[in-house]
Amino acid sequence: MSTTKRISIKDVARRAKVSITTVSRVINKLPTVNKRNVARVEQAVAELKYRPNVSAQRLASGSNNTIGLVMPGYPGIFHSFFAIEIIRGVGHACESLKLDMVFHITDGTNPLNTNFLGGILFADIIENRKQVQEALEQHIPCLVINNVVQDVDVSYIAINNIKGGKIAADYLVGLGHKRIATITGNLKTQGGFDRFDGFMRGLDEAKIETPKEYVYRGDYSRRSSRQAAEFFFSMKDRPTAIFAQSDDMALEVIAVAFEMGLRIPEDVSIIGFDDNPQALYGPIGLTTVRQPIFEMAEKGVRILHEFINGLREEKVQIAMDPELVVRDSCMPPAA
Amino acid sequence: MSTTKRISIKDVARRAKVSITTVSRVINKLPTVNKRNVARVEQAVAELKYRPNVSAQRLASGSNNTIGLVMPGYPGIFHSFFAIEIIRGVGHACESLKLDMVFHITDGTNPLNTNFLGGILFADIIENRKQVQEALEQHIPCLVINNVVQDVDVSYIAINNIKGGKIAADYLVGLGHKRIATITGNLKTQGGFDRFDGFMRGLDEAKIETPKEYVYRGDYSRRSSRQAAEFFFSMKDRPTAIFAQSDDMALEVIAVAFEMGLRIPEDVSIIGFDDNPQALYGPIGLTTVRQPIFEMAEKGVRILHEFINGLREEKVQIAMDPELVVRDSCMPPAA
DNA sequence: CTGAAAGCGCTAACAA
DNA sequence: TTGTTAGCGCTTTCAG
Repeated sequence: MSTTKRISIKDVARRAKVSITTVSRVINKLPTVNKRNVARVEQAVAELKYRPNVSAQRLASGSNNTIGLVMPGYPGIFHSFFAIEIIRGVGHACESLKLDMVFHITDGTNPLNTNFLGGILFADIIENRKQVQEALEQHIPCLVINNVVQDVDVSYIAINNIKGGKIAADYLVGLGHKRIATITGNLKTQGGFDRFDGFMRGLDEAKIETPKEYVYRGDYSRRSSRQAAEFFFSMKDRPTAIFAQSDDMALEVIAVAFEMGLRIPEDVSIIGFDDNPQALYGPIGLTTVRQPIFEMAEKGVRILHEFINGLREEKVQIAMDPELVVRDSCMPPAA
Repeated sequence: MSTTKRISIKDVARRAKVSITTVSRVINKLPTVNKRNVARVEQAVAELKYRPNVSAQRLASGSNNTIGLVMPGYPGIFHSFFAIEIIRGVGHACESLKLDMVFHITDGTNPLNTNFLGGILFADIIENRKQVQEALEQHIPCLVINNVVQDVDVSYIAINNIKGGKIAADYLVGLGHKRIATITGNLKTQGGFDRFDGFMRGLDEAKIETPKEYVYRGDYSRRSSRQAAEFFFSMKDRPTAIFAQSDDMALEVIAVAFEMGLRIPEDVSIIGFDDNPQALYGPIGLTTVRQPIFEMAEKGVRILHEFINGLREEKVQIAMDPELVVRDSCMPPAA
């Protein structure tokens, strides 16, 4: 319903005294145009401030170099290191592949308006399996990031969070800790659940018992972490080590520890998860488990790009490994 | 270049045994269709899993209910309360107005590919004035959010940050503080600069002198705030009150204070800016200056929507007022 | 209430 | 190297 008429390819053709085809060629940088005409067209474009109508281009060419990045809209998503790294990674890859990216935050309830996209990257799927299904039914190339998908036949690239959780457990156990607590992330997310699962598996293997009170169900928020920390630190049998399933939560644990007069790592060891650079500037270097989110996102775009251009056919299933980053927030328990 | 052929309106028409016009009518919910046909078409759509091609719709109708939200891509944008509130507000308004939203993060260097948008919302403009100019030249309705724009003839809706800064200064002065320090936000942003400006104005009016060391140039990051706090707290003439120009930074100041054994507000008063709910769950209720970002974003969408639909013509210039929120982090200075 | 037909602005054969 | 022409999938007159 916008009123003003926009400049079209015809106007440019008229002004440059060439056919619209030639204008189209210049716009698409096809080599088969005489230099003089290129110059004339470019000048006309500049004078008229012409921009091609993307809808028409898409309709005519059938092709589409715009990819959608859809993210679950759970509260706090924008506070999460995860989201930022995904966006950075996707953005970076799109830039180098000359893809346009459209960002979509969803709670999974509305159908996605995605048929103007060449491909879709789902960054984690929580409540939105239906949307993936739909996209697949539309024959739009899809790739799920950060999620091992079993029930839908779609390609994915994920982090091995089970291994990540186990790394944390093994490290703490190796240091000699017996009273080990954890603050989980959102257990509805696969990452959160797997981290927890791997962690408990590690403790089990080491025959370490974990009373229920040592497991606090957080949700990645600082708030939940604070509550957990206050709870742990006021127990009679205070844990000697805590695995916070995100660095951000670990930072909050450290803050609470300071507030309550506890020393880190002397009184309690803390290990995080992410390798969030924010943790570099706290009062103490945070030992953590690094997960290659940026790399995963980048790789995801490249694979999707191959799907879109038919350079790759077969489904892809990739799991990337996290790794331990030792800094200063852990030590063996006090005798 | 995607290969598989998608279902088109023709397929639906054939299956429902009606004309494509009728299918189009059903899709667009025009009332002039016989019930039986509506049912047949809807069934065909469901069976074929048909989705209209948005590009074709746009091309044919000329209309466009997609708006772009463009945000500056400065580092840390996704850690900022500002960004989240903007997205929430815009998202909320889009939902109720049935607009699609496309999210674009930019550093201002690349021209925006925006001609498939019905209108554009610029959330703050930092390095990207050119993009606004361009959009205007394309006759795309535009609205700038969070920025008082003087040099470009465009509508805007902003927060009166000067007043906001002054509110903070006045409050601290009113409490009796003389040694008042501040940690600025990013001074390259108008908000950051104005906050600082208003604050200094408030101190000037009260004839309070502020040595250079009392002004720390931060950038909204926790890191910069930590450095500032450590600096302030180790001065011989430690300030008795600090204005941190975002709640997030204020929280970091409080964390550092605890680490260094200082009490809040007994030893030092802290006032923030934003009214970030995150600040509700710290060790102490944060006194702050609230700015109605969510409301601003929502209102912005509504105005843009009116522009797009020709319901409003004249340029708009709105400044919204911040307000003081008193909680527990400030008190008069120790005698 | 319905359908035929004319585009929307552009790309992609096909000729020239 | 260029232009002509036929659509891409849909909306929108305009008759019926």
